Amino acid sequence: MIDVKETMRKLGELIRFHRRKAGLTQIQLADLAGIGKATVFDIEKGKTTVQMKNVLSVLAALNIDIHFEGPLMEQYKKSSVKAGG
Amino acid sequence: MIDVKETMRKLGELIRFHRRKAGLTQIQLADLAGIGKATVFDIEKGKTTVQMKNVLSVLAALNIDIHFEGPLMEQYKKSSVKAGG
DNA sequence: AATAATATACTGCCATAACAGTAAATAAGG
DNA sequence: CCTTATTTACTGTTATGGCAGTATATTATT
Repeated sequence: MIDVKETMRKLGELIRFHRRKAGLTQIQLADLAGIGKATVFDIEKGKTTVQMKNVLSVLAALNIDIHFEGPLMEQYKKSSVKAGG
Repeated sequence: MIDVKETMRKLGELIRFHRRKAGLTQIQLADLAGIGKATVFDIEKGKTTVQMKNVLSVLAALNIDIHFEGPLMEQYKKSSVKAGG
């Protein structure tokens, strides 16, 4: 079960870890992702009110994939294929 | 590799699918998640500028889990355990 | 210790996300 | 078709996220 604050805290940790392993400063990552350095800092700090596009841009820059696991995924995948998604 | 717009479009689809299967209207889901109905609509529509907390609240309400897959996950998990997280 | 590099914190300004309320459009059911 | 429910769209207001710039704190290097 998702806890908003805990999820964002852990995501911040994960991003920081990957950024450092990639040898990037916050500013370099911000430039790579096309966002401001303060926003990178906020994300790493676990701020919950950051925008999806900024988080996803950072994840893309670090080659981190995101995915979702719902109780109806099998059913969804089938219907999604049928609908052409 | 993450594409921001495409990721949000698909997430919107996934959420809408789960909401309908759960027999909820957008208003009911909004109330459950503790956010406004317009925001639920925006999320389902794939808007990229919605806030993380709003998306996560909706996912929580629908019992959908989120997780991340980075190139350094194994290494990260070990260091994360060591650090106690 | 001194220097440099990086991270953290703070400040104003601006753009806009979130919201409630409402209205129009679409879908569902009788 | 008509009625009802739901979704989509729009409006005005308020709150705040994102940003550049800057300052301070922390960390690393010599």
